[in-house]
Amino acid sequence: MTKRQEIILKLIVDEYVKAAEPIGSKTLSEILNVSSATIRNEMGVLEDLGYIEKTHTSSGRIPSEKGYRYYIETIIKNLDEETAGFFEFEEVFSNKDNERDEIIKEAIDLLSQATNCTAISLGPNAYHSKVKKVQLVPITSHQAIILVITNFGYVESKQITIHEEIDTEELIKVIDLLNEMLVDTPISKVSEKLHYEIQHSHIKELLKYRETIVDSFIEAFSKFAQTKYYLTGQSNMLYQPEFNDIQKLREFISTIENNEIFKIIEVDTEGISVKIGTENQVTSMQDCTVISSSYDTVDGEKGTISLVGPTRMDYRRVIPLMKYLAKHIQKLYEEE
Amino acid sequence: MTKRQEIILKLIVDEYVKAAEPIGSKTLSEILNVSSATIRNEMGVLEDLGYIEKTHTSSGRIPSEKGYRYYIETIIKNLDEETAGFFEFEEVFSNKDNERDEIIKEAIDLLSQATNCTAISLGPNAYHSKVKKVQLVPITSHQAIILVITNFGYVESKQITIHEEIDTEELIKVIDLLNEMLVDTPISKVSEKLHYEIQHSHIKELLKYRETIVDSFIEAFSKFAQTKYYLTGQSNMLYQPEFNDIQKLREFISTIENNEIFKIIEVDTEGISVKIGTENQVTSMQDCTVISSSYDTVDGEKGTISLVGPTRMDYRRVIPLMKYLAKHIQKLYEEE
DNA sequence: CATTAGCATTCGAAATGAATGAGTGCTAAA
DNA sequence: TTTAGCACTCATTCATTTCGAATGCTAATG
Repeated sequence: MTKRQEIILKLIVDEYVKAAEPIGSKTLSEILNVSSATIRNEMGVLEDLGYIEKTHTSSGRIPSEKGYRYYIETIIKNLDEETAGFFEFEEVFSNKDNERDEIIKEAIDLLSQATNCTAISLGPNAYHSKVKKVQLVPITSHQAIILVITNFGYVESKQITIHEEIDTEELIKVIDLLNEMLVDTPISKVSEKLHYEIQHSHIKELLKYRETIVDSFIEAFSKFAQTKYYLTGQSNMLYQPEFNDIQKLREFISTIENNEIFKIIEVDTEGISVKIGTENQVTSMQDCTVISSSYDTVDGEKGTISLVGPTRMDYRRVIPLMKYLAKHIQKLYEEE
Repeated sequence: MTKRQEIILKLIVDEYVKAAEPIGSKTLSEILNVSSATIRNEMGVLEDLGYIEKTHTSSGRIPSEKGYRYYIETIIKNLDEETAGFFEFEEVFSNKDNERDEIIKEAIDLLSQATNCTAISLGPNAYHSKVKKVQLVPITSHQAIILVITNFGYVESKQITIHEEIDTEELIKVIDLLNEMLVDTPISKVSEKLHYEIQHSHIKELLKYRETIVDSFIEAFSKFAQTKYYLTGQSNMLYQPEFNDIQKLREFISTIENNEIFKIIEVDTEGISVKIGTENQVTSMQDCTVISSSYDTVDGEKGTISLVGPTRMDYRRVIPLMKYLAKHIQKLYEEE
């Protein structure tokens, strides 16, 4: 590809992102001060190479997936450090009063607003956290609340109903034993350990309503494994012209409501991942680009923020922004 | 309105609900064994009375809002006890293994599926519950988790960061005092009481990091006041023909995403409430009907389930269903 | 040899118009 | 009171046309 062809490709992407309509040779000839015929010749080459395409025989050109990829990986590669102008986001991160999760939420809201895309935050699951404390709080004579708290401050609770009368004395003993047994155990090992230890200790005899309690505990623990997410800005996206097709719109909404979106998001990638169009596997999303950017949390797990939008997306602005956000969220974890 | 006019109105509603298209005189003449001209005359009267309308000069008729209201309040009034045929729902309620909230969720899912509408469950807020226990669990030397548990087993937690080193001895004292102070206090009175008692007791001197802790506690309590909701079936609704208009579809999704839907839902009404079209105030919802059905929980608060769909809705089936569901959810509370 | 002017050509979008048919209101007869 | 009959209205559909923006190609130009 010649230098000029690269410039033309860049212009086609930039203009198409702005206008959402195929770009013709006349438009570019005005910008580049060469005749439209020259542009047409160059466009012909770019099309043969597969970087741009026509929507019909006599239409202007739009970038192909390959074109977008070249644009991202070669043309705007060096502009990455353009982190200027993110001051609305700086404001969010500099507000020290808010809790970490609250800050992330605000940043994601702002992200979706600023890009007119759907934004998603996938928190790290607490799978590798360790048990800090387990507790059982009686509510009525037959009901109690199970509480599990991890070393990172996550809390899960589960209500249990016991058919016999609750014996408070006994309960205290049980909880003391459970704490002794489970504190500092990684969440992922709890179920195993719980079963093993109970078989091999005197708790077995002690514990009248063992079955119920152990099962409920395991259920409470399993809630930690469910990754928490926050999704916002569905409605922003609806106004993008690519969703004028009502069928596409419906499919998109369904995909989100059925949580199929999570099949696409790249978790655990180092840095940033950009999936353009058919590069992602869910068919209803093959006109979309999904950008995921991961950050490390203190416990070795990764969290991810993602952005879903039409392939016609302002990559030049969005990619640095996604990197910027992941970096700052990671900082939030490091500060603690 | 004569008996026959009532029959014709009923048929128009029933047929229109099925077909989603204006009903002409020919259709009805075949059902009623009178000539189409007769039907036309009767339709003329019904239109003058405001019960039905035309979409254009030579179209068939569709029910007006007034027509739907008459249909609901007079024509199908007596069919209310048609609770037969809800056996999928019976199954959900008879599963005794599930927790209450889980059952409600399943019922709501099924409701939205069975009606192709959006269904919402608005749980009772815990405003009138009482504090069962408050607790503070240290996580690191500077961080702790605040826990609040109510007499109905609701749990809220909040992470706090304290700038000084945490003094465990002191913390235990503080928590004992707070428990003494707050146990059995209704959530709604906590904030007031907390401020008052601290002013008038020796805890004031005791508590080094009073500000932080008290503020965080109040924040944790305030979370109880936020009503919990569950919303499902947005995507079901998209396939209703009234949402072929893309503009309406967008407005609908926006309204839901921005939580404006909750402006419409009738909470605290006794029994069932049906708001048809312009009877509700949010403009983007004026082609929709919102049905809300409330139930009493044990602590005197009300919960509500709601159904949002096009005004062309199978009221004959949906209204008894909504009553049935509220009744059975109420039972779940009574059993405890 | 790269560039450009010129021209026939293609195709989508919007406008036009005719045919169709479902439905209506009204009138006069049964 | 009911019904047959008829003129009329209007949405829908489809083919046809027009318009304009773009293209590819060719031949002339610097």
